[in-house]
Amino acid sequence: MALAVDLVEDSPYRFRIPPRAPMRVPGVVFASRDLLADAEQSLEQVANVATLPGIVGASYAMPDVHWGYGFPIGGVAATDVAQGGVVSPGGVGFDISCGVRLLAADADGRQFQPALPAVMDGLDRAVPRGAGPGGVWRLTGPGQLERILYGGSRYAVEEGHGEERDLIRCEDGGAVGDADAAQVSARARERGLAQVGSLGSANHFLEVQQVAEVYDETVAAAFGLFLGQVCVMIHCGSRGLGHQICTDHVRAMDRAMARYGITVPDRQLACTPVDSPQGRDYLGAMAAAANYGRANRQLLSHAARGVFRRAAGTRLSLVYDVSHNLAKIETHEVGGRRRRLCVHRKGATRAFPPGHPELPADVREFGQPVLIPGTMGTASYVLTGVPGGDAFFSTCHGAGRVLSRHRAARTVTGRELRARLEASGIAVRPKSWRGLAEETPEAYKDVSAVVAASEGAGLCRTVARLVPLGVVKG
DNA sequence: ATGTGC
Repeated sequence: MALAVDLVEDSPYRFRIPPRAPMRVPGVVFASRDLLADAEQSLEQVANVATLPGIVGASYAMPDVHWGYGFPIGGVAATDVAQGGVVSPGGVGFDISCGVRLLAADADGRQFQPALPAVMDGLDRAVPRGAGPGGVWRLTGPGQLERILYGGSRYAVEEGHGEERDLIRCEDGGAVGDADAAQVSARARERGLAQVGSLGSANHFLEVQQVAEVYDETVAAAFGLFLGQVCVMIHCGSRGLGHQICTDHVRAMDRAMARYGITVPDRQLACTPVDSPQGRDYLGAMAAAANYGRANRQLLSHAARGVFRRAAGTRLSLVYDVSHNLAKIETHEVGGRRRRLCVHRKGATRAFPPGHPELPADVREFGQPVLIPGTMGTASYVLTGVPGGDAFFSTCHGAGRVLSRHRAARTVTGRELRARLEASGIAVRPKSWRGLAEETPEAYKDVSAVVAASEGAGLCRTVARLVPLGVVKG
């Protein structure tokens, strides 16, 4: 049953949904009026999330909010573990640990341009993508998958697929420590086995980009970025493995929920207390998928490095790797007290402020790098976290879809879109024409407006804008 | 997002 939603503008870029039973906290939506056009369904989802047991602060929505499974995409919700706070797989999403990695080349666009076609052809061959099986790693046995589930990109680097800096500049040092592979079903393992080091499809991509604008030179330099520089951005997740884990644990929680006296306004919000067998099982499986997602991005980085070295004589250094679909146990101050919270970020990026102890030492004083993938014809952004801590140090994650895949594919054919992009100087290596058409830039909100609203709401600060030179897609 | 459906 959906709740009717009132929206009160508290300040520019900040709207509030007053709590009405059974909401336990208000909804807080960071956006402009323009960005909220047609957002009614997702605002109902923000209100639904506010009913969850143990939720603290507010049910938050980022400026790229749109409708999702149970929780809106662009949603942030934290629950107090000691107060019966719940964890919900719908608050993470099907693509557990979907995230973005940015690598910076030791070359600028002018030097690099002659090598671009050969690099794109090399990436076309080296990057497994599209639906179904295929990955850069052919696993030697189930033991190796187990090591990925525990070791994440740390394991990939140990096996020679990366360098030490890759771990320093990756969220959680390349692996989360609380994975429990025993909670990853046989079916999830089977799906994951043949997809290690693959991009997937839909909005996932690998792009060669160029830094088109720098808004803060000091912070950009600390992150390893300069104007004109060539970069590689990778956006992908945990493929069929994460999807199956979500499916399995939603079912388990749906069955167990009544035992804890929990009722939710939407069955897709299935949840149990963090401190329950089902809650712990899900968080263990989710952490294993998080590690799989990092290993996935690490292996694709290594494949891209090989191509850049051979075709352009260029090195790639990791700027940062951050997930935007994850729940984390974090300590935050709420109502004057430090509390242990389960922070769900679904289509929302963690954005730790300057000085946060979990940040790598060489960027700590500048805040956490936040990576925002845009759409093919437009731009992507690098942001940084700011002091303040609203929404538990979180910000937006991307442009946000406005046209359905079906409607998008009716506006343009894949071949037309490639011709248009190539004419504007962007090389395109699609696997599927249909998949390319579904990702036409018109299908998305203006990523610049999303970033401006996020900064205007005090969630982050803009560091650099990147534009695509070449796109590799499923 | 996804062996694009339960």
